Amino acid sequence: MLFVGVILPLQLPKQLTYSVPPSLATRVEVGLRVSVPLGRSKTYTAIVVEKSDMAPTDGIEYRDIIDILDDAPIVNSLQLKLWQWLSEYYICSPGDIYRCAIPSGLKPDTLHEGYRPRTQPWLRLSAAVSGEMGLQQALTQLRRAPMQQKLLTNFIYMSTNDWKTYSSVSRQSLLAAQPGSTNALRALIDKGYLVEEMREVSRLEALDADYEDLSGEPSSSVPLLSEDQQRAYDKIYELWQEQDVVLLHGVTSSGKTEIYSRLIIDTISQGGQVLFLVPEIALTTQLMRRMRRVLGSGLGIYHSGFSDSERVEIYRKQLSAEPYKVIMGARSAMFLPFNNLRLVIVDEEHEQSYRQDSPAPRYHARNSAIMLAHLANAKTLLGSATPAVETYYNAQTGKYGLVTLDKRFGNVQLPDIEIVDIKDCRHRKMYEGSFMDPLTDAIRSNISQSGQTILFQNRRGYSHCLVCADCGSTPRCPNCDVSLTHHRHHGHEYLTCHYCGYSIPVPVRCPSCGSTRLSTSGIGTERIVDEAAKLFPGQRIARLDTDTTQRKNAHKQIVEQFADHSYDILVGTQMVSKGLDFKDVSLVAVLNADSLLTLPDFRATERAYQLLEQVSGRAGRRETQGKVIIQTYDPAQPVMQWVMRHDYRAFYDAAVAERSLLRYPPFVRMYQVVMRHANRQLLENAAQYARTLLASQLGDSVSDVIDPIVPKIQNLCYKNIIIRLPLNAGLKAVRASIISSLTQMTAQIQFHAVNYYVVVDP
DNA sequence: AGCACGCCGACT
DNA sequence: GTCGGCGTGCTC
Repeated sequence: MLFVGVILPLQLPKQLTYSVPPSLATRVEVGLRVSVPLGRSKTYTAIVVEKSDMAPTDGIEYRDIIDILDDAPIVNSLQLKLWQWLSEYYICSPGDIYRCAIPSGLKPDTLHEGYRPRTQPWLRLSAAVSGEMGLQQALTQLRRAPMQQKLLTNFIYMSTNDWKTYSSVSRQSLLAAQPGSTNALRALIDKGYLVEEMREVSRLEALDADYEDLSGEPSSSVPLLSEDQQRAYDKIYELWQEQDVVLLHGVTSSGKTEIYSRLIIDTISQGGQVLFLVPEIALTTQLMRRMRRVLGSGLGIYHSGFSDSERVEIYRKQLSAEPYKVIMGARSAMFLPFNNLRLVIVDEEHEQSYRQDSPAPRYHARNSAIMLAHLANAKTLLGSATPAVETYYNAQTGKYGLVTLDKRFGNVQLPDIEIVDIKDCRHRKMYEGSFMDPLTDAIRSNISQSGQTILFQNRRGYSHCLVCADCGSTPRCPNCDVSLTHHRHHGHEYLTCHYCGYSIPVPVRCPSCGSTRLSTSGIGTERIVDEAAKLFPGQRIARLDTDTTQRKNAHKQIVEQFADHSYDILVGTQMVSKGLDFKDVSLVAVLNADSLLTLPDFRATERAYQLLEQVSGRAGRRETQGKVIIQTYDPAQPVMQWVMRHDYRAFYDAAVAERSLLRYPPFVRMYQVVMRHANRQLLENAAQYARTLLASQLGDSVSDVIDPIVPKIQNLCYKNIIIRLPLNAGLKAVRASIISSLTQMTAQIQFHAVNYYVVVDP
């Protein structure tokens, strides 16, 4: 009897074993999908990860697999190795990885149907008229129906190929060739000249068309490199001799893309495949079009904006005899199958969006991609203008190679950065709302030169919250431990919880003391739009934040409209800082830089520096020198100085000194244990209990029980425990200690219902 | 993830 | 007396 170990798309602690009926035994193979029964009435699509002739000796009555769904494996050994590593390293079940890695269309179950190919009506000549005589006759018969005659002629024209045979033509293309001929077509079908039949069609061509480069520039095969770029390119290969991972630290506009293109072309010309990861694909259409121009149809694009069926087709293409040579995509693209992966590029490697916070698997795509490349024996290139501290540290200590590009391509000038002291301006009454006079003047002068302006405000909504002037209280969410954010939308005002979506109209009286003296506190993007509209009448203002981009394509639309100058001013959150390249933006302003530094997070300074540096990169990327204005209450803050001088090194040195002193990554290995339960006291007790267990095994690496910034979300209370271990601590042992402590906690009857998860490298 | 089993409130 | 609320346990 044959047995298989399979992974199910469920959070099961381990794989399950099934028996294979003799009828299926010859076909079963690791990497194939099988459908298996589970429980009373469910069937799931599972992946075979193990095959054995030996019956397990544990006396369990194993159930048969129901069917085998593939002729060939859909998960290769490279992927399985990566899955294994991921589930061990990130402390999650193999089922979590499987669920995330494989498009759901490939895992049908009792409730969800599998992938369905798209079908479209196609037309062919009926058998009766396919001969030459028959055709002549048909056209003669149609002489009194000129529309039909013309349509049939068109059909013949479109379907004729070299051998005087007639292939099929899609209904869509035939009707496109002769608009308004729907009725004529109906008649031709009814009269039996044409036969309509459904055909399976690929969804990929339509997808590719979205990224076609419409600039009309001729496709240049190999981009020419400047002297500096050439030097960097040569150095990358030199370092790859010794090291698997190289960091390309290149300032904004230094031309990293051209280097990427060259490396990609080199790799595919040797028959290798490339994985090119980018942070948020919605924000990088410009980059994708450039790549498409260079790589043509060899480039596959993969991201969350695609439907599941589209993803299935890309996945299937990767399994076919002609996979894409290059896959460019967001973090999930690293789960696609590759048969000859030689190069992994992670662009903007410092970006937060490479991290998946929830649901499980909670993983970092940059680090996972490095592991993928390692398992495939491929090389990795990380690129950034503002590398993550961890990455740069690895480059400094020799774990990674380092290549620096510090000249801007084509002598694009760095923007002029001005730091504006909010306190001083307010003191001297030189301000209007959130706009200090120097900013207002700069915007006015920019307007007079028809330049575009980007205003960055790191908070959405109208104001942060409502405050009662009498009792000082603030309306809070009943489900979450946060104050409600004040929004103003099309005239009505309401208070919303950004965590659970709870929403109420703005109260007239303070809910706690009944006072009518309610004021607002803290400023969001909506209010900035209002203020800007008053200060700069006649200017067209757009807003880019999570509220305005919820609709599909809304983001793309706003960005494109701003790019073609349908707006003069763009107000937005983080979103405006990423990957956009607007040629007419000559002024970028950060309305309140201090809000970036207030988070109690060891990465706050790093994020603030990266964000300000990236924001500055948005200004004047072409001929003219751009201007950046940063408003702050504290101009003396080191971050402001680093940004002003574009001094990454000074930032890095300070960050490393601080992290070394306070024991943060890259000097320790960090784990965050998150525990949650509805009852705060019970949770507190459970967390204390777990902490004691953890500390007994891991000593003073274990923090106290910590309240997170938002201690309650959707009626669940949260507690954290942070573990910071020396880098040489054995991974396996640490993992085992954490799991055993938490299992032991859950084994206590009163803590049984306490839910937990572990975030590795938070 | 389901879908069972199991122990306490408002109904015939 | 039960019907059913959803809390928690197991699924090869």
